[in-house]
Amino acid sequence: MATPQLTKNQTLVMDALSHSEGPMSAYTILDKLRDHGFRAPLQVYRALDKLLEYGLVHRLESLNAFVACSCPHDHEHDHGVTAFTICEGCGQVTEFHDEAIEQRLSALTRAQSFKTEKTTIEIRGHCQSCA
Amino acid sequence: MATPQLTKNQTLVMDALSHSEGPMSAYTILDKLRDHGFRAPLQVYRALDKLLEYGLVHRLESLNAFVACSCPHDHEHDHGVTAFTICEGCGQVTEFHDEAIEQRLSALTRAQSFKTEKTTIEIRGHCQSCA
DNA sequence: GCAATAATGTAATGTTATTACATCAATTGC
DNA sequence: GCAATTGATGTAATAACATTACATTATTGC
Repeated sequence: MATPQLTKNQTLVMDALSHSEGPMSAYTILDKLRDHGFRAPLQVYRALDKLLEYGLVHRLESLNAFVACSCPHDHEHDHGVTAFTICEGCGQVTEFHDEAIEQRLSALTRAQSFKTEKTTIEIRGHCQSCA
Repeated sequence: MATPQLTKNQTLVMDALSHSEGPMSAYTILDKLRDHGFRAPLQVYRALDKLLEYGLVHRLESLNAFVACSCPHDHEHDHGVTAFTICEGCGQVTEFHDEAIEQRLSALTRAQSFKTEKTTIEIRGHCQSCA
């Protein structure tokens, strides 16, 4: 998916997430953007939907929150499975990719003829500093 | 964790989940148990907390829903990482465990000195019948 | 029995996400 | 140009999921 030019709202949400230390909930984003004219949750959710579609943002299911993708390269191509470690102490989220896990999951789903559309891997715990 | 005798509410929630085809949200469980005297969400959430703690129930983060553990054996010991395939078509959830993935994740987290407390692996897609 | 602990009941509230509907802007086809 | 379509936006209301606070009842250990 080639990323099209972002709209005004999408840019605002993307910037908010990019400049944030950690993940943000949709409502936290909303609050950050009130000064920029945001009034309702839907403005955030609509922007997030697109950003997720473009692969610029990830949703953390276990937090009901969102983070900017940390991949440095462009988002023209799919990165396969994305996994996260999430520190309960400081909230730090680290994104990583692993070919071995990807292949193993692929083999397991193929064995049950399951057609994968989206894979969620989230590891909650404590980072080195917070252990 | 040795599973203690379940209380009345825990038993009701456990039975509701065990007899269900697929995952249920806390509020769906609440509705099912109104006839048995349940009036408020907290009654469900409290029971679920214990059942999760005992390992009798799993929470599906990407659905905000709960399923009975499908492991046949007793729950005296930890089963390590639990993963799920979740069919978007029929709602069927299949639980599985894989030593290889577990070890790979363990190696990756160890490399960043991350102390894992809970691992979520959920694969959304379509099962063979619904593909 | 009595104190301590665990479980329960109830109400209120907080948080996350969606539906419905109206308006506005950009693009396309003619 | 201009109607028609499409995509983005604005706003309100509501639905869905989860927790806090506080009172009461049941169970357990002594």
